[in-house]
Amino acid sequence: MTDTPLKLFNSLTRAIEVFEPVHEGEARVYSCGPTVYNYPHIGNMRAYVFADVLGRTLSWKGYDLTHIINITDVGHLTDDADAGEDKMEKMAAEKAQSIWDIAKHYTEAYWADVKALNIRQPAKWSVATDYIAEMIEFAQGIADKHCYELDSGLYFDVSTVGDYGKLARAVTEEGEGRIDTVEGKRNAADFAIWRKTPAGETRQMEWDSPWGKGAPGWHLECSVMGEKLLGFPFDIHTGGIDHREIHHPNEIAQNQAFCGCGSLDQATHSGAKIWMHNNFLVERSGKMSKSAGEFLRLPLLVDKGYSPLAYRMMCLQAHYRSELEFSWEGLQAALTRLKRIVMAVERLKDAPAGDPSHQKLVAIRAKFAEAISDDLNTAVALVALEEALAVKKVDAGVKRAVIEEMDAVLGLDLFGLTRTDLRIRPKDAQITEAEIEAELIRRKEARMAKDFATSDAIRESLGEKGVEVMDGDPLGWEWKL
RNA sequence: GGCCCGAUGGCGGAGUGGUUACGCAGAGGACUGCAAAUCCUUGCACGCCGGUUCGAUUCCGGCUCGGGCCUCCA
Repeated sequence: MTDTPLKLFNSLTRAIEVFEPVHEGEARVYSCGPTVYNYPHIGNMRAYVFADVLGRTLSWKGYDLTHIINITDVGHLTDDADAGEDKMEKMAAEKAQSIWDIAKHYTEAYWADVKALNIRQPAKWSVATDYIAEMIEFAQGIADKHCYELDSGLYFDVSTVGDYGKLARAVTEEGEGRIDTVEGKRNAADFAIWRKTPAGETRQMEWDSPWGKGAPGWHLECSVMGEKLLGFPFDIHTGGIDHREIHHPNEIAQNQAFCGCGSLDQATHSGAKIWMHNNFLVERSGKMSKSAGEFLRLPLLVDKGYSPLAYRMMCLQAHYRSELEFSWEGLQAALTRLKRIVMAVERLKDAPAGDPSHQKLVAIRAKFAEAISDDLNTAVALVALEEALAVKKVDAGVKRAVIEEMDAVLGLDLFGLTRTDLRIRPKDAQITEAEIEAELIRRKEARMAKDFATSDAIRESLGEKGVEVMDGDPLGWEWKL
């Protein structure tokens, strides 16, 4: 089942490539994580569902996976790449809280979402501020050949490395000049390696460095943590598609400088062999936004009654490189699909796992393996899973083994989830569950007595309160969405 | 202004040079006192105009529309 070679789309070459590990039998993956200055919205979480499926796939293929996800708690600016406020500092000022408390609070909110989505824990969550000394060391190593100092900080000269911007496929040398550039920069695309704290100011987060008190530029942390924790070159670097244009090209430039490679003739000179980017979750009303309207956070979906795994299902139904449209109808469709799968899986739970290599399932398992191996085509893999569930006249234990194998990759927690877990639980319900149960007992008595007028009246009255009575379902009743 | 991407049935969303995606919704059936839930069956598509080809939803060009990035962003 796992013999099919794993093919992945490399953004750097814009081509599908066969995955060949740098270190025999190992897979080392670095994923750009969140900046913890605010809650993650569901669009943000798509990136981690994607990285999780990638990691699960590598494990399923038998590689010993080392996955790193970073937590950015310093260094991102609000506006201009070099002169704006620090996002973290800004939020701290608004909330009148310590910047460290802000980071802790939002990191924990992010981790809660990670857990709810059944995203596996990485080998390490690397926190940017734990690597300041290493960042300074890294910067010192490349400063002479590749950097120059201005009043505002230490800048990277992008003309000192070959193929700058190859990943972005866009040389941003010209542009319209819509952004005020920092005076003295040699190239428009030059970026800060170290941002000096302006004279007379004090920041909550600042460190001493050879270039004065200040904070690291926002690209530095990923180069440093990737190198320290995984070693150059490592196998795969992931991130949202937005990183493909600025953050990752800059990270690559730093990595080239670090390893002394002039050009990107070999992908390994970029620090990672393969660069992968997930596309956005979009909303037809506009872009997924943290400022406008309803802030689509995972807990909001839960409050409306949706299981977080329904969101994961929604992500899995689309290819990670395609934009995915978010809508409540779409989420409901995913929930219904997941519910039907879970109900079918519940019928397999009592059977001890059998041998998955049953001939009736060979073709379906091959279909699954090919789909996943084809640049993580989870949409088709999901169909294979449903087909496996629908196969007739096969021992439940065999099916169980096959489904477990598939779910190890998809991560829907099919054997942990129950029909009850997927019960819609709206926060704004008009009636308590105990009251519903009491009404249902009354209705049952009426039905026993063949008093259908009463029993139907009870059903109708519950219906008005948003409760659907389902006699043939193990749940007995359900909230209506 | 520059760079890039997309356009598939009611909605979401795969994929392919010449038979099917699939899911949700809809329709029909089974079950049910009746419903619902569940199960079975099923209708519905490939933006527009050219070109290449025996044949194009799939390849090429143009057009229209939509989106992204160029400033922090998954």
